Amino acid sequence: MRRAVGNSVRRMQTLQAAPPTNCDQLFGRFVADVLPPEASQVARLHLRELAQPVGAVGGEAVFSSTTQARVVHIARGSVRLVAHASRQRDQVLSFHFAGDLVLVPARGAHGYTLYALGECEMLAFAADPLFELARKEPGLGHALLTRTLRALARSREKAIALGRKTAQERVASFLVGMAQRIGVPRGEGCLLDLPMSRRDIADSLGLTIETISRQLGELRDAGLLATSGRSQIRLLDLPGLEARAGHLQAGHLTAAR
Amino acid sequence: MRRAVGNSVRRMQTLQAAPPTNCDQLFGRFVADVLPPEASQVARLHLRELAQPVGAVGGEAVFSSTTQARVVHIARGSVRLVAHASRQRDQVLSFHFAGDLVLVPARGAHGYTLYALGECEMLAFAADPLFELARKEPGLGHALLTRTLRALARSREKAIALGRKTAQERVASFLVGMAQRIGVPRGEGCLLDLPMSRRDIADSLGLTIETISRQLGELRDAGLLATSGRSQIRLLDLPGLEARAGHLQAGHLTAAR
DNA sequence: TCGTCAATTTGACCTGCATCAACGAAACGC
DNA sequence: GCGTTTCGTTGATGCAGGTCAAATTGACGA
Repeated sequence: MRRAVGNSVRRMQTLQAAPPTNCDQLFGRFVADVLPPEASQVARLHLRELAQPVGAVGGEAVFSSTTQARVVHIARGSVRLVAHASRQRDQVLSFHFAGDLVLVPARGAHGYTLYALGECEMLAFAADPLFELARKEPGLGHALLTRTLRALARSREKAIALGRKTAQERVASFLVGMAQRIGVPRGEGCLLDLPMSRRDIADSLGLTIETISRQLGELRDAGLLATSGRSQIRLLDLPGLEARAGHLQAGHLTAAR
Repeated sequence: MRRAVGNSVRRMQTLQAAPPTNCDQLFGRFVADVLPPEASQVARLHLRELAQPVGAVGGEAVFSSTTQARVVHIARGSVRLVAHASRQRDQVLSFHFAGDLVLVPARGAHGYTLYALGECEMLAFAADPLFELARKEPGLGHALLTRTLRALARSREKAIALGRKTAQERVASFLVGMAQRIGVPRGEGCLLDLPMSRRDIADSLGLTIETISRQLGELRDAGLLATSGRSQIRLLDLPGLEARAGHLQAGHLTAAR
């Protein structure tokens, strides 16, 4: 119930028909990002027809799952994909940043919503016609397959963390993963400016905001990171974090003795 | 450490160069299962060269992740894909049955192993040349994309369960999911013959074997299922299980009031 | 600069599931 | 059919992380 309040505060208006600011620009970015150069002109035109520009401000629900799945290209900003379990328990399935492609599934056993983290510009496609087009256009198909494989790999990593890692390992894994995706190398370590709140992190790691806060505190006390403000974290010792992330070190075959 | 013992008992020999029993038959089944009829003959021949027949007996490690990913088609039997976190904590990422396609990822932050559950016949491909071939052969690409999307959907469902569900909800979800995949309708309910052990279920749901046992006991006491022997479970009340699975019922928008 | 309010941190306590420890029951070889 | 072994069940106990309840901090508008 507390969470429902939190969500309403984040302005839940579904503003899907956002003013198409610069549709051509968005489409150009999508093509440059996703489509291989050898793609046919007819595919480009077809894609152009399917594309739907979307804008959103911070906290806003961009898409909720319906009977049809959607594929969304993030041109600017970042988003979180959330699954709704019953009784107000949300699970963040993934975070995505500029250049990423997100699949918002159709509603099934659970509902899904894509939320903006901060101001966003996106290009959305209905999934079915997009996949149908990919069937005729190998370059597009390959791009979609590659992106989907990456999403699968991330989802599996998440399953490992949620199923078999301690709170500290989850937080350390999260930080290492974010460092790879949006970290800015800075001296020894790396500077992170997290676009998501503690609640988002908690819902992503299957923990509570209190636990996130305590674990960050422990890592700070251990000298592995420094925080400043609510969103800035400086990672001081990436190898140290990696060691606390419960990752495989060296060869695991040797571990089997 | 206990788990390491369990694994060694399951005969850990990696018998990747299994005697090719009936390679043509395996390949035929793969083609019928995965490849659309319009696929070109040259693609078929190329695929045939890439294909590697594999057999395995119960508990055996079929593939362990190396620097290259593999795609495995299950012709007969069933398998589990396991990720190894540090310190003997295994997470079962997925179960697969005859007709399924499994991606065994390259080793990254974690190691992965595909284990046979009972006797198996499979056809394996190195992932990179397979994806490269898919780039030229849209039918194959589309088939791989479809399968990968299904794997992603299942992986996300698992993340929801692991992140935000109670032990009972996880077990109920598991049973409902297995009923859909390998259940045999029988009168009111459904008959399940589970090829995996309690440990496999526990490692899949992020729980312990004791908790699995207790939850199955509760569901039995509640009249939702009946067990006989170690692997047979009769689901007596699928809607009742669904209700305990923490799934979305009716519309979730109404729940937002 | 100050006031307001949501986000975060911190502390005290509690609980669901893990852990530890027997015990019972299938499967399997002989 | 019988012993052996592994798998599964049941019970007692402990703890990581959840829940509840205040502080405290930071962001932001006036």
